[in-house]
Amino acid sequence: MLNESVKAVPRECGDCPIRHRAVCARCEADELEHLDKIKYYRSFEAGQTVIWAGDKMEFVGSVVSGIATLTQAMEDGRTQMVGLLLPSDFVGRPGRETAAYDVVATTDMVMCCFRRKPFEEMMVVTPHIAQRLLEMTLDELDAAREWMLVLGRKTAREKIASLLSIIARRDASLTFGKTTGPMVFDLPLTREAMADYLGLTLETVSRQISALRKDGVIVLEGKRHVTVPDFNRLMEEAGDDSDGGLLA
Amino acid sequence: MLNESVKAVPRECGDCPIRHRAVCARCEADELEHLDKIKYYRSFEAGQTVIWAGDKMEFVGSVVSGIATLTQAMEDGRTQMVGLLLPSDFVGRPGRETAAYDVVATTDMVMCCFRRKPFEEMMVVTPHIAQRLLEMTLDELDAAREWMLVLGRKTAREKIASLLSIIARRDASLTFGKTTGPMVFDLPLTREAMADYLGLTLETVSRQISALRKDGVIVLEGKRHVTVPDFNRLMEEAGDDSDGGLLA
DNA sequence: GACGATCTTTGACGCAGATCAACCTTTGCC
DNA sequence: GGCAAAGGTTGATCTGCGTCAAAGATCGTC
Repeated sequence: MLNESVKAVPRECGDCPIRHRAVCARCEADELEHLDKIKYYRSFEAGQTVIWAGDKMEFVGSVVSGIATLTQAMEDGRTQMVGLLLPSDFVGRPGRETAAYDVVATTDMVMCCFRRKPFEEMMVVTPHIAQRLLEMTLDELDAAREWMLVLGRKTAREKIASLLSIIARRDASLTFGKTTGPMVFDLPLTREAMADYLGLTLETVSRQISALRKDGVIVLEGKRHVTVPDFNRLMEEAGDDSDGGLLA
Repeated sequence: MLNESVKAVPRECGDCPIRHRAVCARCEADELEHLDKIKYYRSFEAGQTVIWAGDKMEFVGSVVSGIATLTQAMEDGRTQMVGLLLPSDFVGRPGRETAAYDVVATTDMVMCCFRRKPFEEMMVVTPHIAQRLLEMTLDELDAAREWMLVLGRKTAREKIASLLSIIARRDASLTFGKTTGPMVFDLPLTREAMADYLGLTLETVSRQISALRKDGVIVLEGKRHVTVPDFNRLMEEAGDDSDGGLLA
């Protein structure tokens, strides 16, 4: 079962699950055809490192399925996750030679890759790609700034609640519609990875999850399967106002 | 002296101090001429709020001189600075109706503003602007991620050292050349604003600055004027490797 | 079915940084 | 010159989270 995920790779952009959300979202048929010529798929197993910080970037690309993390490290070993890459998210920076962060697949993952040079050349003559990439980058910047508030000012309990609400919300946007009733999802991260995301230790993560469970904010089956009976309650615990979000 | 800064507003793009680093950096003469028609200058006094989060964004623009901050707030009053805007930095997000963050001038400041709609229209037909904005946004994203490491994993002392090294480095890039000898600059932020940037309290900021002074890492004249006798030492205190930086 | 590896939980303890409080310095205003 | 406001420093105390440690749960392998 090692290569379970490797077999089910899409071949046609038409079938692609991220066709309308990835960097290619705005492309016309002819542009897509051009992209199709320089693209190739790569599969990664859970735990596998996609790119090491400082390595030469031979390609950029989109996450098609699965989840990856962007992590920054200090020399003494402390690490901070700085991005969580979900299906349709873009990996790599056009114009940059070397990777700035470690990219690690936390689940089995499939990427749609483009060799960097041809992609950069295509970007110059294809405004639809550059426009979409700008839009995605601005969204990522907003997410990063939201996360700075979490890291800088929230308590451990609020941090956990914030992460859960983000995962829940995103999961809901994939399993789309269905805003009613309890939300149910699986945590795609280990306690350690959550700690890494939140600037905490894994022990604190574990304790706070236990506390939220004890207080009925979440229901756990096993260690990863989460049910949120009342999403507004979770939002309150996260320190976010339950009425309207920050962004449109 | 209230309006000291208001008088010295540039009028011509040719004289503009940020001409080659702002969002207009790549524009040709004719594009610049077009931009010139929709631009206007605004001055702000130190302490003045430029935009409130949630307000309608009538304009976008570039910081010409002075410094502004981007701040995010929770309902209970906790705040986190999420951006420090220096000359040439861009304010606002094309395509977004309302401001996501508070923007406050921390020094007297001049902005080169464009009404949002005409600017957005111009962006569509002027790849040079969109390209430059993408580049700038990617840089900001990198800076935000760097800051996530600071917020999530560094100690109070390391946080202060990190902020000082960032300010010192930036100041050096303006007072350009001159990599030798001690670095000298003025802190553009109050202790409170530094605390806000670093996810600390102002008391902790004050104590750590005192400690760095006592240990000879920095020399203070008054409360704002800083001399860094040995920049590598400061980098070590920041937890960054003194040899090469992370980014090219 | 015993064993090791990986992930997780829980407890005991200590410390970095928050909180609360007092006081100093500088600046502008009457 | 006196006074208030804003910014800054320093001390005493408290506490949330990190650190260290032990042990439980799950899973794959021999």
